[in-house]
Amino acid sequence: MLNNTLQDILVRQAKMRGCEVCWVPGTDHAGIATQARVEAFLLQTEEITRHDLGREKFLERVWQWREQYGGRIIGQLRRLGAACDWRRERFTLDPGLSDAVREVFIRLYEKGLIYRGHRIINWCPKSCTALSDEEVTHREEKGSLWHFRYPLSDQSGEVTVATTRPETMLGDTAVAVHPEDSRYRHLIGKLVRLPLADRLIPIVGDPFVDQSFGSGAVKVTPAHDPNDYEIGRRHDLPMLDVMNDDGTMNHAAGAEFEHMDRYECRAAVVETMDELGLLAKVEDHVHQIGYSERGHVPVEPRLSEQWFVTMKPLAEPALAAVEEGRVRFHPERWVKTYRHWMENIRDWCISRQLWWGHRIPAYYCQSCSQVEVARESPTVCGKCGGRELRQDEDVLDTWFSSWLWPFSVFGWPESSRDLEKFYPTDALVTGPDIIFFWVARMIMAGLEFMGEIPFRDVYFTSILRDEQGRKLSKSLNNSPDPIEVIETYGADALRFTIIYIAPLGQDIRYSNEKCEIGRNFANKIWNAARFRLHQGDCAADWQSLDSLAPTSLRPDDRWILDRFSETAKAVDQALANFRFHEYAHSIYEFAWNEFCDWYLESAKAVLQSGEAIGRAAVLRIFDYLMSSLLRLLHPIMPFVTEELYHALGFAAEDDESIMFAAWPQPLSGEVRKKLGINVENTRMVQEKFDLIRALRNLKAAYKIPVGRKLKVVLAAKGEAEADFLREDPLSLAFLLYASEVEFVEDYQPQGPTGTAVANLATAYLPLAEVLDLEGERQRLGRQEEGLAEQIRNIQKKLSNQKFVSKAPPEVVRRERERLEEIQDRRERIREQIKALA
RNA sequence: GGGCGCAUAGUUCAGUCGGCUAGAACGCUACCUUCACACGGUAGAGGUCACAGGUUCGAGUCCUGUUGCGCCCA
Repeated sequence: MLNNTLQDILVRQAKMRGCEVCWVPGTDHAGIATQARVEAFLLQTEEITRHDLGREKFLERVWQWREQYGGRIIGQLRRLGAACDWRRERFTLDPGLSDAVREVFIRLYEKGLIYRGHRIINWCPKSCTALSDEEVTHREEKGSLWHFRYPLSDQSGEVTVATTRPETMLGDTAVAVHPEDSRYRHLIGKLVRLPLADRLIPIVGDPFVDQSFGSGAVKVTPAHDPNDYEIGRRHDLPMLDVMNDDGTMNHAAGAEFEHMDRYECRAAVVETMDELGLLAKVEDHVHQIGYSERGHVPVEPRLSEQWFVTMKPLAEPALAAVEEGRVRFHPERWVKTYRHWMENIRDWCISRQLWWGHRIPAYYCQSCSQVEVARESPTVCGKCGGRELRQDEDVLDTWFSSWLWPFSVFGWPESSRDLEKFYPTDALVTGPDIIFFWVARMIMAGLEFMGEIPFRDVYFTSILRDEQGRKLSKSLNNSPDPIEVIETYGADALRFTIIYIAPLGQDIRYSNEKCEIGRNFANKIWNAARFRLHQGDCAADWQSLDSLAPTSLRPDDRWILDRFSETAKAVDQALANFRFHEYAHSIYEFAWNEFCDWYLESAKAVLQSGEAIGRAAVLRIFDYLMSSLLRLLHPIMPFVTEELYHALGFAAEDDESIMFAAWPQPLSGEVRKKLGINVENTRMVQEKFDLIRALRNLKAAYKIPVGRKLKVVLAAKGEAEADFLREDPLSLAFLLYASEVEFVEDYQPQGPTGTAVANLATAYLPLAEVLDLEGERQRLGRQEEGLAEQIRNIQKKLSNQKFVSKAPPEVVRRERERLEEIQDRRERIREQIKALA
């Protein structure tokens, strides 16, 4: 959901900026996972296996499954409001995409980059298929290290070997020691009698052996361990496979162990060895176990005939594209992960012993074992003329179709206008957990088959975790159902919340309750719009401020226009740099804390006054801002903004969508100048708000209900401040909740009076009945102490010669100004304290 | 073993180029059913920025090291 919301934000913003946008929705066929689910379903409901049905019938059932459940992800996308090109929906097993897969297989085969080989691969005994290295996840586990005694065949002694997988000893074809190990050197070339199997196997010397690990001698099982396989090749050892596809032991393991599960066999081997007195010792041992990502069982390294892609030639240009910045990663640090993988890349095992997927376009001649790789099923063997050819039973890794996505969805290998127009694409948004599976491979495929990068920018999303920080996963059952969340909180709330809480490149802790953030925000916007609706029809010239008379603007109007302009700027920058949470925070801050909390309240004063000219100007500005706010918000909250855009009368026609309304721009320098919008005004208004807050605080300190209207007396700091405050007495009185505001130059309190000292002015609140003199003295005393400490800090800085000479003049000046302001405020507080004495 | 990242309020997290009197949301306290909104308003409390050094006029921010946690790769 996070991923899709991010994409939708990019898409909707681009549309509003007038770009032609194409977002192809789609899904992959998830080979292992889907097949496994259907198999489990069949077993549960009909107690049959896929073999009972046969390949064709089984595939029919998977397609039925796909019809039924394949739409779920797309359905969620729609509920979320994603602005996809729905007519372009693609699926990796669509005919066109399957053509692309076949074409790519053949091209790579003809280029010599795809080969069939006998290698150690990762075998998943649950799904009964080979896996790529990437589909194995390592987990640290407590296990044991068993030390076994292997007797020398000449009965002159024994060799102790250590292993974490005792069951594999049944497939041992050698014992290896380091050639320079003085403990064992003399044994090289001798034979040991392998217990249980009763076979003679040689002791070989190989520098790979780590003398310090275990006993320094290792058992060698070339068919069940990648390192042993290498040793086996170097010493020309037999490769003895002792397991079946499902992880049980086979005939080669010996009659005693055949049919046992590998773990059952492990226990049996240990027990028997112990009985024979050949178990030297058992140590606790912590080691990494490779698990099948889908099957959730330990993988078995196993010698097997599989298809591979030679990756090095593909990786080199793909690495360069990222290193040279032709493809940019956000956040950039993922480049390091990418580089490390690319530099250590290994061949990709692409064949899967499944039925659900793209069948490998390789055909074997039944008479001469010739392999034909072809687009169409060949009828005649090219070598011997034999007419009986059988297609490879296996299918390809799902990622072997996904890596073609950026161009296969546009019809490649056929050329098309779409392909020309939309390739290369602009942005990919995805999770960092599939950087190798998908991102890296798409870059390789793009460069190899299109001769161009597939996308310019890659944004890696945060990884969602639950409140305990655990990754969301199906097995933990801690993934919230998006539809349920949308029904409870609304799609806009979910979208906004998830972006609001997702920091750049960090994981996020999600819980459904957090959606209250987005829900409350949507509610706030909704109510601001409701307020506006009570004020009558939409202003005539809401779209532009060009013809607005500068004299009709109050300082608060200029202030909010400046804040809006800055927000529009910040939003643009945030989105241009893929800083999505900054986008959400900027707009939230503007809408809630500036527009609703201050501007709307300030506008009320004018709107309630019933003064026609003032009302018209305020409504026009209000509508300008409200419509702009809705548009800025639209990419993240499409539903509520669309609704309100129409309700408020901003859409000229019923079928005109806000999605195509113009993206708001910051105010131009010209307009700012004409309307008197500048930093000085903005600063003054903000100081006015400080003054208002100080007065409200005073009321709160005396437990006077804010709503209770009292007379307020203001003594401005100077002439300019007084003029400024007098410019808009209406909203000033309103925001102060004052019955009357009296301006004075100097105020001699008559009777008990509360005092609020701010930069712009000192506010006096005559408190005939409530004032506690001592309490007021103490309150002001505490404030004075706070200011005094600030003054000490600044003075310390300013009296430091080095600071004054080395810090930028701008910074020094600011410190001096601040010092003056604070000193002035302290002075006025002191006077009050004196007056109260 | 190698790499990447994180450590800031009770909790979850922002903090860009070193200028900070360290912010937000949730939670907490007091007051308020005021005419857009209690999914709300007003005001407030709350911090040894993990630790130890260093660079600098100035460090949450940069450098080195330590501790703890997470992820990736072997």
